[in-house]
Amino acid sequence: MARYQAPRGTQDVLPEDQAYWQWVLGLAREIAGRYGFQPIDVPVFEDTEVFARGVGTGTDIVEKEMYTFKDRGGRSLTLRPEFTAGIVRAYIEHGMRVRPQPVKLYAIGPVFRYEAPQAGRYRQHTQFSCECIGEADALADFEIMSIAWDLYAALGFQEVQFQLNSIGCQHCRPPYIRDVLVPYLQSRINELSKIDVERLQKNPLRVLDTKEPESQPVVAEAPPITEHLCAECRDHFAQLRFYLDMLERPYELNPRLVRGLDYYTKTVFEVTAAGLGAQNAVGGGGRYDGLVEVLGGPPTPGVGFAAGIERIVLVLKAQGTTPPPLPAPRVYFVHHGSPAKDAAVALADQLRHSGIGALVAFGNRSMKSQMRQASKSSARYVVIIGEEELSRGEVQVKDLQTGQQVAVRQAELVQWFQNLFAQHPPQ
RNA sequence: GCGACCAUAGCUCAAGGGCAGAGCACCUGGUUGUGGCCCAGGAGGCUGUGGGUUCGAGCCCCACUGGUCGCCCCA
Repeated sequence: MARYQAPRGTQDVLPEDQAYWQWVLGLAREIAGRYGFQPIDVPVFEDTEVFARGVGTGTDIVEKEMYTFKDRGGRSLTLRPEFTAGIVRAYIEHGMRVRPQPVKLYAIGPVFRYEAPQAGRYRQHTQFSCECIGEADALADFEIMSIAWDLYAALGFQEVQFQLNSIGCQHCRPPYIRDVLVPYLQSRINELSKIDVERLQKNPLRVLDTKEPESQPVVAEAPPITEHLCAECRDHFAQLRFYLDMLERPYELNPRLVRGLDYYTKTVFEVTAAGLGAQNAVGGGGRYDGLVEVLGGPPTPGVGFAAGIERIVLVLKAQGTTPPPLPAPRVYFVHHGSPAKDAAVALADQLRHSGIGALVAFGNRSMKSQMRQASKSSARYVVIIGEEELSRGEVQVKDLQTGQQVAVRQAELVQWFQNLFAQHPPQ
């Protein structure tokens, strides 16, 4: 048993899994780029206040999931539990409101939440996060959702489901909660589970997406917020749905979808996929028109979404989807005798500097041993050099797949492989 | 934070309270300089950690740590 292990809830992504990651991240960058989103990197930790205020003090994240620590200067810092707050902080700090609006940004990197690990849930996971800041148009909401859509489609996801809701704004949500939802829930409080009675006190909206079986009948008949939106929110929601319908992006209206972050306004959505177990969300997001102001900027609308890369990879594996292989050397040098080894080293050097990956057998093991290594490597072609080849200025090139072997002039080897690979690109 | 199950070689798993093993993977060899299949050999373990019961514990008991899966919540 290894003495040291990766900390609880963290994991190593081993070379054999990297093809999945490179594929997903490459597609994410490419798709975000098509919508005009630019990459940004923000610190892995921020002033604790950025998240406490930005994510919201009533949220699970802030209440019990943050990795908070004091540095040697006594500052309270927190490992980012999500990207949005940090990106908005950067938007404000760098005066991005003077840039052409909206500012479209995306980030990829680790985020941290102190939770009990579970299938698809880790203390460190990787998010792809897109933020469109400075635009109130429902078209921005559509573009954000569309990026998510395009990504999952490009990955060949079979059973994706978009759940959509609008939770109103600071004008229509409080009256709804105060005058409609709470009175209704109070009227049937004896039918609610214990947890939901508590929730009713702390955060009534969250009762709506409860999974408590006993509370279901009450929640199912609850007056949906979407029927109590103000005119602006109603129009915005209708406009977003118009775009989704026009471009045939299937989604399901879920009047009980409420997300756990305080900053959401109007649009909220969550994407789920099959093959994940209990934690089946592969992405989610929404509009956050109040967030920039909360973090000290001018009133500025914004909308964004985040996808969890680990969960995406889990779905790909559950579906049996294999990513395109990573490039790997296709040539392996086998040698016999010290001068031949030197020649192999020099020839491999030439190949590599011509853009062709090459491996050279280490040590001076038997050719059988070297050949075994070659066949276990990524290489399909073995270049064999011994005394005979050396004296003739040649090498033998063996195709491991067909078993065929031909002599090639050493001086022509680079050109020979270039021709071969031009006709037979990898995979 | 709560609950359930689990922990033996790199991986997948055996071992009725009495000598810790197999398959796969890894390394070496099977006569002159050629892989896969096959054969032989090798290496690899304080049985997660610490206590307890017992003449004797991988096995029974307790605690801890970690893993897995749920609850909560989320990506």
